[in-house]
Amino acid sequence: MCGDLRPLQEGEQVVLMGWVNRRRDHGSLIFLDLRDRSGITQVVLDKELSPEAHAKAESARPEYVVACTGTVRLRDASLINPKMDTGAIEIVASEILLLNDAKTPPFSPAEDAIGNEEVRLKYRYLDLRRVEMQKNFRIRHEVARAIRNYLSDNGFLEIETPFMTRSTPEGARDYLVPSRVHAGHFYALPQSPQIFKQILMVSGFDKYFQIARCFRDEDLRADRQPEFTQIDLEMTFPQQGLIFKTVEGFLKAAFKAAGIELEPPFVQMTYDDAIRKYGIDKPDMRLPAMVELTETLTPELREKLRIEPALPVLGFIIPSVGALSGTERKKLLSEVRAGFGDCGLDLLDTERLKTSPDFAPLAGTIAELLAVGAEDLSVVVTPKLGTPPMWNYDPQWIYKRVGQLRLDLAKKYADKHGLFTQTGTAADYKFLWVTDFPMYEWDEEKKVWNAAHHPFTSPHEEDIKTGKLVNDKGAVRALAYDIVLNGTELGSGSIRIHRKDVQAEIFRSLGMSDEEAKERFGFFLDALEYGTPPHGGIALGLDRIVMILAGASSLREVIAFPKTAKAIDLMVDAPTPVSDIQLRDLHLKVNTRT
RNA sequence: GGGGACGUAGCUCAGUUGGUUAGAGCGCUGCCCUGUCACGGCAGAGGUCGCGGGUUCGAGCCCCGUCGUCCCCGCCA
Repeated sequence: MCGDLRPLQEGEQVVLMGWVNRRRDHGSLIFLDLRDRSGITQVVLDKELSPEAHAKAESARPEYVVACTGTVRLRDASLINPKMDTGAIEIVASEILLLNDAKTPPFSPAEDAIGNEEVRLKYRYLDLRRVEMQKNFRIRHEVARAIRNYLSDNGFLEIETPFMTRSTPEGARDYLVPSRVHAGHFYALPQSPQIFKQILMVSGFDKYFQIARCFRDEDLRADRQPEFTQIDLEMTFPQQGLIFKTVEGFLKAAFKAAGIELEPPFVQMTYDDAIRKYGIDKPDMRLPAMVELTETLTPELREKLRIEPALPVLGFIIPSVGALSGTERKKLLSEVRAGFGDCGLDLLDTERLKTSPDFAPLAGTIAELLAVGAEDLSVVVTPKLGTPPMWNYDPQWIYKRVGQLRLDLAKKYADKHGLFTQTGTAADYKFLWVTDFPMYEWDEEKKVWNAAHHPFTSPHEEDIKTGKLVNDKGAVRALAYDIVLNGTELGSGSIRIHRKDVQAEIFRSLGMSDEEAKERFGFFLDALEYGTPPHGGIALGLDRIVMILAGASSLREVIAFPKTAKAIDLMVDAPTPVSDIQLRDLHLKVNTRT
C-alpha cells in the first residue's frame, strides 16, 4: 500500500495503486504523489528511463486512479522529506496505467482545511478521501471493535432488536413507517431498544448488548443527528456499581484502542451536587467548580448589598485569562447582565473585588476559597433583592444560570486557559458519573409530572417507603445515572422496575390510567408478571465518544453520511416526495398545506 | 417555533458613501522547466454577486420577502 514502503524495501519491484494526490511536472521529470488510505508515496517518472510511462503521467491529473510499477529507491540525504512517513524512499516508475480519470473535484481531498459544509456533504465521497476523515473512521472502527470484544469477553451477548416496532408517544417524536398491509397503521423506528432489552432480561439473556442504531425526530445540534448509534447494554441482578464497572471497562478498552490509557474508576457525583457546584447536570470537569460564598458574606454586608436572602451568592474562576482592559471588563459586565435578563444580578470580577469598598475586606478570603491565581478571572454573582418573575426565588435558577455563565466565559477565553486543548493524553478526558437523578420533572406548560429518565426507572427504595411518590414527587430520587465526558452527556441508564405493582404505581403517578397503561404497555406489564429478575443497564452514544476522541466538534465528522441541521442528506437528496402509486399502496394522502 | 452568523469565480475570501469594465489567492487550461514534495515561470479561461420583488437616473452594497448552510434556545422520556 501507498503508506507502507520504507528504506528496508530498497530495490524491490512493487506495484502501487491509488489516487493522484498531487502532480509536480518538471518537464522531463514528473513527480506523482500516490495516495490510498494507508498514506502517500512519491513516484518519479523519468523521461530518459521510461519515456512511455512519463508520457502517460503527463496527462495524469489530481484524483486520477493509477497503477504504477516500479522499483523502491532510497532518496539521497538531501532529498529526504521528513514530513512524510515514506519520505526516505520513492518509486522509480517503469510503467504506469491510468485506471480511471477524474473530473476536476470541487475541492481537493489533498487539502487539510475545508470550509463549505454544503459542498463537503454533497460530495461526501471526496470529503471522506481526506486524511482527517480517514483517520476519524479508523478510530470509530477501532473503538467499536474494542467495545464489542470487551463486552463479548465479559459474557455479554449481542442480540439485534427490531427497527420496525411500535410507536411510543413518550419521549422524542418517532420516525414512522406506514404499513401497506394494515391501512392507517404505522411502525415506528426505535428511539432506543429500551423495552426489547428489558424483555430480553425477562427472557433470561442475563447480559445483553448491542451496537444499535436509534432514531429520533427532533431538531438537530452539532452533537445530535436524527439517526445515531448507541452502545446499549442491560444485565440482570446488577448493583449500580456493577454497571459502572462494566462501562469503565469497555471505555478503558475503547480508549486504549485509540491510544489513550484511562484510569478508572471515574469520579461520581450526585445530581444535586452537580447542580450546586456546576449549575448543570453534565459538568465539564476540566474547569474549576463554582463555590458558594453566601456564608462568607456577613449578614450585614448582604443586607447592605441588598442581596436576596433566599438565593445563593456564587463565585467561580476562569484560569489564565490575564488582565482585562477597562473597556473589555465593562463590555463583559454589560454582556453578562444582558444575558441575565437584567434581573438585578450583580457581577464582580477580580478587579472590582479588590477595589470595591464593600468587598475589599473579603477579597482575600474569597480569593482563597476560589483558589484565584494571579492571571485568573474571578467572577462573583450576587442576586439582588427585588424579584423578577423569571427566577421565582428558585435557587436552582441561579445555580444553572451562573453555571451557564461559567461555560460561556470558559468558551470565550478557551484560547487563553487552554483547558480544552487536546494534549493526546488521558488528562484530556475528564469522566464523571452523575447519580441520583430526580425521578420526575415538572412540565410547566402541561402542568404534569413527567418521567425525567423514562417510566421504567426504579425510584430509590426509601423514597417509595417514605411516601414521596405521592406527596413530594419533586424530591423522589431515581436509580438513574449519566456518564459525562468533558461536559458532554455520553450516556445514561438506570436500574429498572422489575415488579408489576411498582410499575403500575409509577404509571399512575405519571397521570396514566390503568387502561391507558395497559393499552400502551400491556405486553410489557404482562411480561413483568412472569418472573422478571431485577435488571438495569445503560446506553452510550458511540458517535459522541468517537467525536471527542477525534477532537471533532460535530458528529458529522464521525458519521460517514450525516444529515444537515434540517435533517437533509445533501448527497442522496433525501427526503423526497414519493409517487402517487407508492402513496396509494400505503393508504396515504399528503396534505401539503400546513 | 424563536434568536444569531454566513451566502460574490470550482474553493477560500476582498469589494469604501449606492456610481465607469466586480477583484485577489488557490484551483483549472495551454506552454516552458531533471529533484520537486503546498515545485517554479509565462500566458489564459472562468461571475444569474443564492433567488424574487422594491427604492433609485443607477443596487453586489439600501428595503421587503424567500431559500440554503452553520451555531444556540425551545425540543431531545
